[in-house]
Amino acid sequence: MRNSPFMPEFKHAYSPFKNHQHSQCIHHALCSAEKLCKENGFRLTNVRKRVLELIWESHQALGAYAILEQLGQEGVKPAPPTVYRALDFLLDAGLVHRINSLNAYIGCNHPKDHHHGSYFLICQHCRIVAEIHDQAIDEEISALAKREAFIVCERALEISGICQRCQENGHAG
Amino acid sequence: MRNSPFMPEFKHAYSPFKNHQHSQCIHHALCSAEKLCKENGFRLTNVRKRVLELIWESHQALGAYAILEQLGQEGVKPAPPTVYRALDFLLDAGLVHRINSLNAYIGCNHPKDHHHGSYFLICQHCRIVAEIHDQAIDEEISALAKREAFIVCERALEISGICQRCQENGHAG
DNA sequence: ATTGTAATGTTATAATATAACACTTTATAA
DNA sequence: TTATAAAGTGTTATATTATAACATTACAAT
Ligand SMILES: [Zn+2]
Ligand SMILES: [Zn+2]
Ligand SMILES: [Zn+2]
Ligand SMILES: [Zn+2]
Repeated sequence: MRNSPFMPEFKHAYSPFKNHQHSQCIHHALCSAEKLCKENGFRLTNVRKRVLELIWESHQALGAYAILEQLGQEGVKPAPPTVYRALDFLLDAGLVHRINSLNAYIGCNHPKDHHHGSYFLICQHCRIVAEIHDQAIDEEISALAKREAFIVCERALEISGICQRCQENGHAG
Repeated sequence: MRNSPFMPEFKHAYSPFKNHQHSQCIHHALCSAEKLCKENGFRLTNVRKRVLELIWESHQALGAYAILEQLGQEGVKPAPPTVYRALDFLLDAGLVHRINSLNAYIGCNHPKDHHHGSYFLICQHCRIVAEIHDQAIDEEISALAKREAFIVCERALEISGICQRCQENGHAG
């Protein structure tokens, strides 16, 4: 599916640092979110869906209070708990990730198979966050945990630096 | 030095999950901090040293306001900026690390060679944090970054789970 | 002693997140 | 269909983490 010839637009959907059809990308994200919720009996209510849309509007991590501002500009501005509850739902459903080093949230590009960790490349200049899946790192982490007799529940790898596009635009390190 | 027969107590100083002579461990940490500061012309003032000592009193990550409380119990309680400035100094000097997923701080067990990343095993039960150095993970991260043409500035890998001792005490996941 | 710099004290406030309780909507099932 | 329970949302207040701004003090180097 991911590499299906019927969906060539999504070829780079998982590499936001490269050019991609973002309207397609966000549409795809929202559709698969709806699908996932329907399949699992999760209720993707209006607030939750709107928060997810706002998060997907760019590939930059979005803070809870930025989301609040956005919601405020399209009607009545809700109180913080509204946004945090929506975020909690989306996190639980695996539809968004929290970037701890930024106190901010990013859409998940694989809202299904959370078998192992996902890792993040964070551009310090343009603030775009790319979610990466890397089996080699998965395995090294597992090996490390095994050596230490440590049972792994969560992995959070946040790699900060400069993305290719920003390097090309002269923002190298 | 690290494996010197004259200091067998430090054999496990870098694995707080295993039993170790913690009085030796903390003493060693403070001594090498003093040494590092002297060598580099950093000023390890009273506040800074006391904050570092408090952080090293356990291998659990300590929050800034917990540090404030402790300082308050041994004299006049300072205001937050005092602690945050001490923490900034210690972070810059490489003497402590910030654990993003906990908003808390932990002593660095190798305050010198920050050539590559350090990674953290965080026990969700006892809250002890172990700093790990793993060349294989370093290399996989470098390989990943190279594939994505990403210039790495900082790496933060925080692995949460259950440590061996807590497993043995029946707190397994 | 003088002077510039680094460190600390102090007050106020920003930014992020949650507790507690009332109310409304939705689902379920007599 | 209406009663009922559960889930979701609104609202107010507050907790937690962190920083801005400016005054004062300690220190180092002339
Ligand atoms: Zn996109
Ligand atoms: Zn960039
Ligand atoms: Zn110790
Ligand atoms: Zn433990």
